[in-house]
Amino acid sequence: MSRADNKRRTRRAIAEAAMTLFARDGYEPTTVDAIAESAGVSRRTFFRYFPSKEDVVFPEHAARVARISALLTDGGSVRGALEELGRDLTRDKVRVVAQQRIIDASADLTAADRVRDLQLEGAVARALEEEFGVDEAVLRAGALMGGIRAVLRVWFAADGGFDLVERGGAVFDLLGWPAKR
Amino acid sequence: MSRADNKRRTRRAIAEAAMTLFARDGYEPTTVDAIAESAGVSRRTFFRYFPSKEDVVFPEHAARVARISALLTDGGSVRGALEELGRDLTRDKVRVVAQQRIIDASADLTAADRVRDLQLEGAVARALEEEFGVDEAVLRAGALMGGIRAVLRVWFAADGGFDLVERGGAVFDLLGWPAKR
DNA sequence: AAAGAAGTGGCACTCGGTGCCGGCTTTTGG
DNA sequence: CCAAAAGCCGGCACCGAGTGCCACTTCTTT
Repeated sequence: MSRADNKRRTRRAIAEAAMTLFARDGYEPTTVDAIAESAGVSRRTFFRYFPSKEDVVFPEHAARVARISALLTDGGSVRGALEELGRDLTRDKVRVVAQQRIIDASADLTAADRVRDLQLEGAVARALEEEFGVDEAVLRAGALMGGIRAVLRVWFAADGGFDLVERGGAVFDLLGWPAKR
Repeated sequence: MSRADNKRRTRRAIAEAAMTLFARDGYEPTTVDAIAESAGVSRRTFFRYFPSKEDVVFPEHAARVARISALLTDGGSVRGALEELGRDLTRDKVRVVAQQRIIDASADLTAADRVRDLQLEGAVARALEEEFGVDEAVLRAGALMGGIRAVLRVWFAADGGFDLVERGGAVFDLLGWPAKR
């Protein structure tokens, strides 16, 4: 059995064990010891695969944010990038909604989640700098992402029961956002 | 010496020792043991005065948010309440900016800060429900507070070097917000 | 097949946070 | 004014997250 294969399997085993336990018992009550034991590895090894307990929950999420940020940095339109994010989330709807339920049940995870999307807001702001100047770009990015976050909260609460991209469009409309920007 | 006086003094001693050490060494590197020792109390007593290390940083902040939330719940206008918040922050500028510098240097504190102002966003959303219905109220509250947060970030970065209330007005303008609402 | 790299487990430690108990001081009321 | 009650404090022992270190095994490379 190749080393790389083994690592992939171990990683998946840990992540799945964790998500199962989180879903059953909640995030805080589930200890790293319990996850490690359930995945058949040592506590120490758990931390070799995931730098922290929080990171078990967010791996794809973090990758998604990074990808969209990169789109923006490479000169993609803000609206286009965020619509791409919406499609991305819609594709993965079931997993994403399940994860979000776990996140919402934990203050720690909620906090970590917000820190993560501040990155995205920063990328949006930088993308708008040229058109609006630094100060107004920051302000517009804040308002835009504030609205987007609100839409996401509603979407999660509704178990993804409506078209995310379309409803996200309402935020752009609210801000008088042209289609091309 | 009265018991109540003593408690007030101890509380202040802890808070001041903490802020001094935070400013000098940063938040995470400063241990609760160090704060307690510097304030002349035991570690256990520290936790009797502040439920967590984070709570040393936010006491007035939390009170402020609660006050503004109450204003909104009692039917005050959204714009009026947020302008009041702006004046409040301006009054306390020096302290507030110093605190924010500590918060920004710590991921944990940034996270905790955001959780706190989610409360405020919730209060704003409820205040807008009557006019817009639940869904759009959430969305508008999100965009508004996102913009406000962005303005605050800029204001902190500029050491409070411009008129916060006036600049906050730009967010309302961006959203086509009438003065009375 | 031997040398070397990589993965793993275990130990011991730090730090934030909590329950509990025992001792000291302030307050209260007879 | 003095004793009992109430409140405050320190200390101890514990938990869970996270980290550095070392020894052992297992896969890889030559």
